[in-house]
Amino acid sequence: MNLDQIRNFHAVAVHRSFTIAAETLFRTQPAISTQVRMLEEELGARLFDRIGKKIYLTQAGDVLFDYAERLLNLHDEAKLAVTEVNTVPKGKIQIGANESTCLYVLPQIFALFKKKYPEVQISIYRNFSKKVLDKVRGNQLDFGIVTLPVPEQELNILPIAEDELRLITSPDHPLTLQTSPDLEEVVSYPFIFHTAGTTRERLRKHFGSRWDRLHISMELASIETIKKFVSIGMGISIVPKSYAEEETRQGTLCLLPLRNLNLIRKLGLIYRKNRYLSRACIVFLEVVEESMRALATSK
Amino acid sequence: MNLDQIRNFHAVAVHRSFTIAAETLFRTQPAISTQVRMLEEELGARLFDRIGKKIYLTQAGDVLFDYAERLLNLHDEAKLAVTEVNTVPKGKIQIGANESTCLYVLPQIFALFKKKYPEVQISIYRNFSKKVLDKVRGNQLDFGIVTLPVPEQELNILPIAEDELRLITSPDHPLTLQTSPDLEEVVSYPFIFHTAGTTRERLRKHFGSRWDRLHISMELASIETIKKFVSIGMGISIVPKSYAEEETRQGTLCLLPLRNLNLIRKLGLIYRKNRYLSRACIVFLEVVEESMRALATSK
DNA sequence: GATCGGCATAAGAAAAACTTATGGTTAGCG
DNA sequence: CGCTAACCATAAGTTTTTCTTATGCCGATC
Repeated sequence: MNLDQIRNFHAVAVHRSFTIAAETLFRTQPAISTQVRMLEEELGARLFDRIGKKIYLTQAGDVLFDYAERLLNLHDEAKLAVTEVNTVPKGKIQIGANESTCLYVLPQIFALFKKKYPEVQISIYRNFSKKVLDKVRGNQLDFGIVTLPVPEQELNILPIAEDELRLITSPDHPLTLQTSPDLEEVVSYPFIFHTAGTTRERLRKHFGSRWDRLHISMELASIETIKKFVSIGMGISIVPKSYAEEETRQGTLCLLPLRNLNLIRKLGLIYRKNRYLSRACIVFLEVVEESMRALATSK
Repeated sequence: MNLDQIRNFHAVAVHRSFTIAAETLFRTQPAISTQVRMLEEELGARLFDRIGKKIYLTQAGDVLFDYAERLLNLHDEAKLAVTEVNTVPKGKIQIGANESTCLYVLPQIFALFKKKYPEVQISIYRNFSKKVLDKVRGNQLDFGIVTLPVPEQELNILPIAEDELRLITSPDHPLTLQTSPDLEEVVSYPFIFHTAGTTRERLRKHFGSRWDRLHISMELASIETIKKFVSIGMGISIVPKSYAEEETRQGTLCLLPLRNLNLIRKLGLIYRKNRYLSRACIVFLEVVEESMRALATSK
């Protein structure tokens, strides 16, 4: 009993005729006869009374008729629903990103995206780049935004932002007297660092032997708190430039380039290769690229 | 997209493996692969992400999965429902009968039937034998109970009762002085007749030329009213014996055999030949035969 | 880096379903 | 009352579909 047989049966029942049913289904009459007979044999019940020229549904046929309509409708609905998945973007996109990205990068992109595709739900997984990377690899996330570089295997990488790392201090800090302090000078002041993360690891490498002389007064888990403590003079820190622009304008923080440190932090959007992209995912990529172009021209 | 493909897809989704799905469906793995691919092509959407060894449902696959479950369940239910129609008798039986049969024959049969098969609904169409016959021929009734004989073409006929036609009078009627009045004597008294029907036609033939001399004082549509009017002396009538036995016992009517009239009214159960009989219909026939045997032995 | 497990693909075989041809039955009509 | 047309069932043969077997490819695992 497959859908085709059910469709045949249904047509015969509706038209009360094998011949007409055959026409509507673009088959010959024997094809319909045989299929209906096979259905009857399988179910062990006659479905039609063939009395002379007239055809009547038996009790069993009557029961099946209702089910046939339900099955055919459900089938149509299923087909429609599945094909619609990839035409009108909807559903859910799962994106992983670290905290600072969530705060400074994603909002603009999401605003644009939501405006264009309000039916798509965005779910954000916030964690360090490394965790995000794992989840993208494990297919638990559709996209990840991580600090580059990243091992390329099995991943598509789309650079989306780069930011110079700069020193932040309180407005009245001694270092603000210089326009571009030296690494050597900097290490003598108490530092506030992120507890973990890619950027911290990179800085450690750049500081080299100076790292051991570094006085880390605090370790905090969030950029926002770091900035707060820096602004009240508890220490200095190094963060991506754009993360502190607002505060610099307001005068609560000071942003200084470091003379012999030219670290650029690059952010990239990553997603698995060979992965089937839903329409929602495809349009998300389009929006990301679009907002990058917008940013490039505005600069 | 037929049910088989949906079943394949569902199995793969459940086991997250083409190979295991193939085993559970007693197919080989390539068979499953091809079917799923064809489904994907038909729907224009990938259903699975094949990443390395792991398999994930895409968004479209996820949508289809729900529908697949509903479709498969509905299909199972349909199969069950149809096959059950003919195992546990239920549904409706439509029976046509004339008024007197409804009153004197059917109740006993129905009581027995309902006791055995409470799930079967009985619907009664009450009308003259001729109308009943037409409806049985036209397949609008499952069974008919009519006065025999009946043209046999296309019909199965099962005699179920026979009854002698007798004269009924009021208890104080002059005819009651005789044990078996003659037709000649009878015609001189006012008659009450049924408005129409097979029995009336047969009587007309038997009365022959006497019919014209007959004084019909009333024509009534129902046996019950006829009996009432006979009992209060408004006229005499001729009815099947068993229809007046109760009143005779109570002394409200007198039942007299007619000397030169030996009319037997036979009742028969009829149903179309070549007609598919539902289980309900089959067991109804059984019950009728059973109750006939019971009646035969009790006599 | 060799091997195993698992999916895709190709080719050939088996099964299913369709078409054409035909026969039987019924309803309609002269 | 017989003829004809309409309609369904069945048979035979062909086409289409869907299996299976064989094999290749790729990623995971040791």
